[in-house]
Amino acid sequence: MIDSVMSFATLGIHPALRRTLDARGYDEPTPVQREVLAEGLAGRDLLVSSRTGSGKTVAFGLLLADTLLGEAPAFGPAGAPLALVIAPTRELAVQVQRELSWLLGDAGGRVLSTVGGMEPRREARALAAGTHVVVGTPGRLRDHIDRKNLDLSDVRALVLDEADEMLDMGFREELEAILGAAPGERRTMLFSATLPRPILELAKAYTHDAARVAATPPGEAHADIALHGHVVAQREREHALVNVLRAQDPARALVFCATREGAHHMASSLSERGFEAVGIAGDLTQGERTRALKLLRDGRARILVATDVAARGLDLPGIELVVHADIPRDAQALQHRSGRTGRAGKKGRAVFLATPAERFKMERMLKMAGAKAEWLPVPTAEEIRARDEERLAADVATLAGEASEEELAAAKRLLEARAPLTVAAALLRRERARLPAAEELPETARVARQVPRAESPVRTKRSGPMEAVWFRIGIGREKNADPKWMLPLLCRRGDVTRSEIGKILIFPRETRFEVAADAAAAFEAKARRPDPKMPGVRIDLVREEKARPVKRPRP
DNA sequence: AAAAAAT
Repeated sequence: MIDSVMSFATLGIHPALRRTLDARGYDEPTPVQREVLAEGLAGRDLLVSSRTGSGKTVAFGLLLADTLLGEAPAFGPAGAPLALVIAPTRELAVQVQRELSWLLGDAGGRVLSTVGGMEPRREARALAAGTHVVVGTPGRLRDHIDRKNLDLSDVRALVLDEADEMLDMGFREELEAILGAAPGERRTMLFSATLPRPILELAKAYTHDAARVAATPPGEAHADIALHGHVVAQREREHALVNVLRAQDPARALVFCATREGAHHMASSLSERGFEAVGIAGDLTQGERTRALKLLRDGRARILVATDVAARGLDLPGIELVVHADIPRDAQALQHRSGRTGRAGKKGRAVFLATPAERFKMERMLKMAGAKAEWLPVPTAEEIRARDEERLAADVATLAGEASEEELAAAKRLLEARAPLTVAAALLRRERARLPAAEELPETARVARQVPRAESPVRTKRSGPMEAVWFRIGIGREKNADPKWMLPLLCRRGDVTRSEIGKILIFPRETRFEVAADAAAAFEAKARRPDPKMPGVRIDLVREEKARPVKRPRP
């Protein structure tokens, strides 16, 4: 009974797709796949969140089939695309294209990708030959539209993969240009593991009467990922990473750095120490980027050191460990980066390295992500050497019985020339040289012992409804300032707490928000000051005429 | 404060 309820067969999936899924060994839909196909949602715009590695691509692939095929037995002749999928990185777009291609291929569906770094003319030829679905990155998609290689007038379904990232300021302009080229009458579907509240608000501008699907219960986003934190001294971050990698000894690992330069530096440094590591970041050529992923996928590299270019969506099989060598920039990045492991029901581990100053920021992010982490000391060189020795002793025990006549004879000759202790010590040294050396961490040991400072004093929260003043704010978009970031920034600069900010409305080009009336005057004066850290940024803050009482959000 | 995305 349960089986029939859970199977793809009862979800009303097209027979051709059901056969395809069956052949691929997909016998049960994941929760997100089941939920988006619920009857009440047919034809609706959707805002879908579901944990990393939970099968979102197949979920929207099924939705696309549903929307485009209807009752038809198969896809008709390929022409201008009927559906468009937009993703934030090239590698992800290519991965999604591959996955949709196998999913829709048996039903006659054609899926093309258009991404930066590929030959534009080849893509243009493919588009001219016709397709049913296009998957692309914003810049290249817009390029094809401008050059009339891509006609979106037949588009009936649109998917924003990693939707919160796509609605980020950095993509906004291109996204709007692309959406403007597609008919308003269409089904729009937003997918991500993370859909923070401001993004859900913003999404209203891009959807019509969208239904919200939250497929992962809060607190279960990291259910399959064991999280550990280490407090490290800033100058020993690299050494701490070495010890973590040596202690955990993952078959495959992903290491995240905050900057491109940092990622390249760390990758070459790890390689020099004898780790099989490669780096990937946005400043590499597309060929180099593809090659780095390939090295990891086919096992010639065991460690991929990356910027957040690899944080989202990529399905890299067999990643046992994710290390946040630099802490993520927000709770969303924490979830996406960690989510490169522990996929499709498998278990994974994630570790972050934080300086004492970063520790609190990290704890805030963990709380926001609904994740729990245990703080542990970084594995010491001594512990790693002890473990190496144990493993060597175990190897010696197993190998001893397997020695051949010839090997025994060679051993005898070695022992005739030198004392047994000297021989064993020399061989031990050689054995150790095969592995990257563990590092001493004197400063880390010192800072980890220090009593943590208290977080900046929290102002007492007031309760009950407040008198509030509305403000409207816009920031020159050429500065890439995101409304998501503006409020925390203004809180800091305007010296108000979050509890003094009431309702927040985010629109594509401006953000409106309320500030408690008694804090408003001081806020206005302080928030307008030019910021030496942000030279040239024009903060366009307007006080609205009407103040009105609002309910204060529950703490 | 920072990464990505067009040539």
